[in-house]
Amino acid sequence: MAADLDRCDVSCIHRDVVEEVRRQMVEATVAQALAGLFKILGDPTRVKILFALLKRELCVCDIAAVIGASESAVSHQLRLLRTHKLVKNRREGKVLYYSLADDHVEILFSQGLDHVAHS
Amino acid sequence: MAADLDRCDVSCIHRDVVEEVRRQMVEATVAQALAGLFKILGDPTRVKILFALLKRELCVCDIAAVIGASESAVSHQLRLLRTHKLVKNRREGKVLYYSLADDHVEILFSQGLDHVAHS
DNA sequence: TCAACATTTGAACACTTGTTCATATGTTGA
DNA sequence: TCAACATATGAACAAGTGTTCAAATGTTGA
Repeated sequence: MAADLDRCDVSCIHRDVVEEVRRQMVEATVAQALAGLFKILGDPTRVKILFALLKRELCVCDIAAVIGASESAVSHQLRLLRTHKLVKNRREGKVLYYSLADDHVEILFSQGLDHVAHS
Repeated sequence: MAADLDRCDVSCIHRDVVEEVRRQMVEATVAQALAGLFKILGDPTRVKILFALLKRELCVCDIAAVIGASESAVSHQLRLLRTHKLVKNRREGKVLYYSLADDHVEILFSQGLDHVAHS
């Protein structure tokens, strides 16, 4: 057992600590998924879109007008947001109304704002 | 007043709604800052680092060993995390021990995990 | 069926980002 | 003072990202 730790003989450090923390570490796929979510939230255009949708349901054209971006750009970003289950849409005639998919965004934003305010 | 809304005459949409939401919109700089924070959290390596530090204080070398990355790569990322006040460090001889700067990361991660779990 | 409209899609481009490698700090014990 | 070590830094490169422009859907009222 524990035969796969042959490396790292030379340099530093606290073998036992590394072992312990490594055991408690989250799976790589989970870290990947979490980073994937934050990456989506890590763009000003998308943040503005979500902020707008935090206030109320909006169609693509309105979103574009509110945040000052082209409708194409907004549409591209909405697809990403939809893929990551951050927004959902509903059709009414030719118009697609977008809204937040759940309340995670609100909590994430409030925490995030709290952080940037105190830094 | 309201003289800067000359554009967008042609296309769609709900002028009043756009006006209303635009008034409630967050400043562009705030959206930028928030996106900046999430961008930092939007990388698997940095997520792993923060996950490790969630467990306990660690030195650069240990972090590298735990997450399986080079010490240089970890150092580069730690600088980013430090710049954004997500981690802090303390020196003990040659060794620099890093830890989380506050508890925002924990809450953000738990909300983020909750989202990816239900999507 | 058709024209008008809201939205989507694809390709292309400039731009950003994370890693690697080599080198530079800064600290320690001798 | 020096060598050994932990970490930081800079340049450079491949890979990823967001926007734009042009064209394609899909829906409606006439």
